[in-house]
Amino acid sequence: MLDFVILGFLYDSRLHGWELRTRISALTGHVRPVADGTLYPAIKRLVDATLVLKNIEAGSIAAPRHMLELSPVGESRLLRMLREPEEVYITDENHWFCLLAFLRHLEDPAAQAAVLKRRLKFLSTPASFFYDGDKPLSAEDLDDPFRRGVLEIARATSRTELQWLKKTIGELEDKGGRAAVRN
Amino acid sequence: MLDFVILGFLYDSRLHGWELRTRISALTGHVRPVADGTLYPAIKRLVDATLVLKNIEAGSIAAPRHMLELSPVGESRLLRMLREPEEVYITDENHWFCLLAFLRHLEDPAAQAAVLKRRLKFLSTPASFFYDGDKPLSAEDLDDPFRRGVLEIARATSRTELQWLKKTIGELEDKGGRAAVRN
DNA sequence: TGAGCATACCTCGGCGCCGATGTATTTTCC
DNA sequence: GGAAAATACATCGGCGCCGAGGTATGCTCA
Repeated sequence: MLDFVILGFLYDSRLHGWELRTRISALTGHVRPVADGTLYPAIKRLVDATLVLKNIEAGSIAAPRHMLELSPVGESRLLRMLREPEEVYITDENHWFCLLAFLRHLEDPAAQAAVLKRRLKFLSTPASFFYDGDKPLSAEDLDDPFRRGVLEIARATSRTELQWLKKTIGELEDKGGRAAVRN
Repeated sequence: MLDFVILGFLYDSRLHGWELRTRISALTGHVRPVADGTLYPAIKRLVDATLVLKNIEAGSIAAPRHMLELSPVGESRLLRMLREPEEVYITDENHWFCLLAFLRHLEDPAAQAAVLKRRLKFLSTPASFFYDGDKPLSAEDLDDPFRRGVLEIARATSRTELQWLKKTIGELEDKGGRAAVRN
């Protein structure tokens, strides 16, 4: 996921590692902080893979800064990851939020809508956290107040998100439709 | 997290690895499936650390099953992890839901309430996913519909969970109070 | 009877994450 | 003028995760 987020931020603007660290911390850091020892090797991998270009500039505040920039290869990689995200980006909320944070970089409204539809489909398939054999248990079936909480919270989130998904997919399809008419 | 979940399920009943796998898949599998190559080494580590006891029984359906059982050491480890969970169990929703799934094993309502209060405090400190410099951006500040979605959904979840937390903490404190009066 | 499937367990290599540690520069403040 | 803090980058060892592959058992059904 780190790779994806780095590419996402670099799509917007050239950044040095430290600034990248700040932005990633803002996006995912309250959940799980990013360690230096994770970020710099990740950058190095991306540079070695020529997805990211690096050139050194004099530091304005402290040590010389290594400015990072998305290469054309990196750009197309990012766009592919946005257009055809791996399953975990659809199912895991942390991944999903990162995906949403950069989905605007996909210019085509239809492609954006397609991604939202995958999430919609995932959220629509009934699933519980707890089962009695094969039977999914709902909040009412449980004595445990904490497990009931899990289900209540998950259900509320799911409801909100489904609403948002349907609304936004609608808007995107309107936009796509109008664009098609214009052509 | 896997270690924690294994201990949690074994607190309830003796299980063999396969059954454990089924339950873990139900709890966290729709988000991120558990691979065999992750589960069995994890069990092995726990057995080596004498947190879990293993003894082989004839398989009722297929191959001989390795029945797993929580040792007294494993039990106290689990209870400590519940009573004083690491920060990531408070901040990351996936971890937090796992914690909630087993929080009932902590018998003391005051200790349960203390854990919920940590989550309450975390959710109460304002945080955004996106910043303009130091200023956290709210949904209204954003043009990007997807980023706005992230904030809307996160906010709705947060609201629901805060309500549930307050309600449940109240109930636990009532219970604790009545128990204290009885003594 | 034997092919195929579900059950059940295990190992290994590759790779990524993380904490600890190190280095260097510049700003701040006493 | 010097200590401390913030900025900025990097490496390394340990360890956990994961996919791929392997072994074995027992049930089902043709």
